[in-house]
Amino acid sequence: MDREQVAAILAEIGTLLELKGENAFRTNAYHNAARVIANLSEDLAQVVREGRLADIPGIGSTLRDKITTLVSTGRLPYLEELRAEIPAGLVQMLRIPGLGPKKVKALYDQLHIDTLDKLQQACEAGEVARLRGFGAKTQTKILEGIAFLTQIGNRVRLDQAIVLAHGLVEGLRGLPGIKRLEVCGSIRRRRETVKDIDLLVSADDAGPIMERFVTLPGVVQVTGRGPTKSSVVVQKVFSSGVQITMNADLRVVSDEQFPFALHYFTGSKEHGIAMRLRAIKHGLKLNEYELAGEGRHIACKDEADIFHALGLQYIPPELREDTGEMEAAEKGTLPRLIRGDDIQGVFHNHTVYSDGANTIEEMALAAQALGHSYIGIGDHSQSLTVANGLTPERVLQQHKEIDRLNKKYKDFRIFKGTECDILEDGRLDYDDELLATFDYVVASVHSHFNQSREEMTRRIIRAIRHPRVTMLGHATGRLLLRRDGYAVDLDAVLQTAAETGKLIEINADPHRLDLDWIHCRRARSLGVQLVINPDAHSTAGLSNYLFGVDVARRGWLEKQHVFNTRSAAEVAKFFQAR
DNA sequence: GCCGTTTTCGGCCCGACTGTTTTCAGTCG
Repeated sequence: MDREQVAAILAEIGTLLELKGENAFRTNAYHNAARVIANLSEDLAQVVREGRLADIPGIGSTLRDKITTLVSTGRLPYLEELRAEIPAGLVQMLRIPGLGPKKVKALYDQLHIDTLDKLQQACEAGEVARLRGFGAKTQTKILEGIAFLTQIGNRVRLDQAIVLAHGLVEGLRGLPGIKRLEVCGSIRRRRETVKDIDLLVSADDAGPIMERFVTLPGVVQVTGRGPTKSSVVVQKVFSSGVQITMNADLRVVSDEQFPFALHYFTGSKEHGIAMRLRAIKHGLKLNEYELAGEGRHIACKDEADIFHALGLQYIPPELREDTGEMEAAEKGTLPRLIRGDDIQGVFHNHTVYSDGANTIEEMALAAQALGHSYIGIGDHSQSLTVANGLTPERVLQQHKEIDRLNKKYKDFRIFKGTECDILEDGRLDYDDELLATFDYVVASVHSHFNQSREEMTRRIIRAIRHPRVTMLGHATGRLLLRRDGYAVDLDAVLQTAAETGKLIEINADPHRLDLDWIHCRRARSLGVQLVINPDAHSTAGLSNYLFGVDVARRGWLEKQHVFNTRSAAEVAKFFQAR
């Protein structure tokens, strides 16, 4: 049983215990442990083997034993007892906005409600409103919540959330009285998926800003309205026809409070808790309005001042997950994170030769417009017929065109690449002779996703070990919120990459973002070089490389950890040496 | 359930908003 599975089970235990009415600190210990395990940047099985579990902060002797049982046997009797005791429908009911463990337990204990269907019937019959602590409004909100459940409260891809957030920002910007305006929350931390939109404004008078906010275009429901905080539901239909529905919160504070509120609402929650604990150790109190102690009030003009006042380096939002950033900031050893303008060019891009929308020349010109000094073309290989993969003859034709364009554009370099399929058994889709004609080879899995973990791992490692392979494309094949990655021992893949000096791609397509940030940190610690590729299928898609930079930053990567921060000459030299 | 240069017991981050109350519990982030 791997890291994610163990984390999911610990979180499930925490939730089941909440529904039992357990002590909140005990349930929180499980949720905290789930997070710690999910964010572990080393191999869980190895930590268990070496008896180091209890060294991890948040894991004590009880959780050590339970995790050890899970990892070694794949089962946990304690969980099975809890599942037998708590109906699964109660967990579903928790997803309704406004319903927490206490209310769900009350519904179960008093009305024997243990499914969403029964809950809906009881609301419609007016039984829920008669319970102590409930009322007519709560009953109505529950019915609305059930109706909205399929659309609201689900996570949304970062690129889509950004569009909705910017719509709200544009609607507010320019209102008189707004001093500072910022998108906070997981969008600011650049998580790959986002649950809701958090906006923060500083102004002397919140009234008119709140009024505008709840009537902005796209707002379909107002779910909260107070003097400093309002909540709405926003909806947008994308040109693809996809309709996205999200919650959005706006907080309005004074300009003096803005830095504290910005830090607070950027989160993560766990990072915020760690910061408040640190403030307490300094004899201070930190909340969303101030950093203060007895008789003193520490003025901060921006977030950096807050960190410095607590003896810390400035921690960029992407690192605020309580996964070691506090300790590093105290020691002054935070990474100098890679930036978007460090990227000099990208590989793994498609053209009209396979399934792209633009020509090689159009892609090259678009890359130049982004300030890049080179581009790599990596169209699909022959067996991927659905994507118009290139036959050997068409490869040679494409190479001639690239040679011609390289003569035409003197200060820009086009590299000849391929996104070559990794076949079922780990062989490559072109013979060695043809592979030798490319400057570089991206090897990717596009078929037989259902292989066993062992087969898939063996298959990918065999491909990485092929001398002509330069980098591994989209390491797990996941599609965010749609398809899990295939089963593969990523740690073994990363170790092979480290051993053979091969590159691992951070696929910057916002549908994929694969490798994820946790494995980026793992790759970094193993000394593996990463490469950020947009997997562009059009000129517009090229700029997606910035989403990959976000992942790299969340993965603590610096410029030197990412291959395509190198110049065209350095890249050419690397390719020739392989 | 975790944790400890005050503690092996008794703490454990903090505030806004809602709905139900008549002073507050529950939920949320």
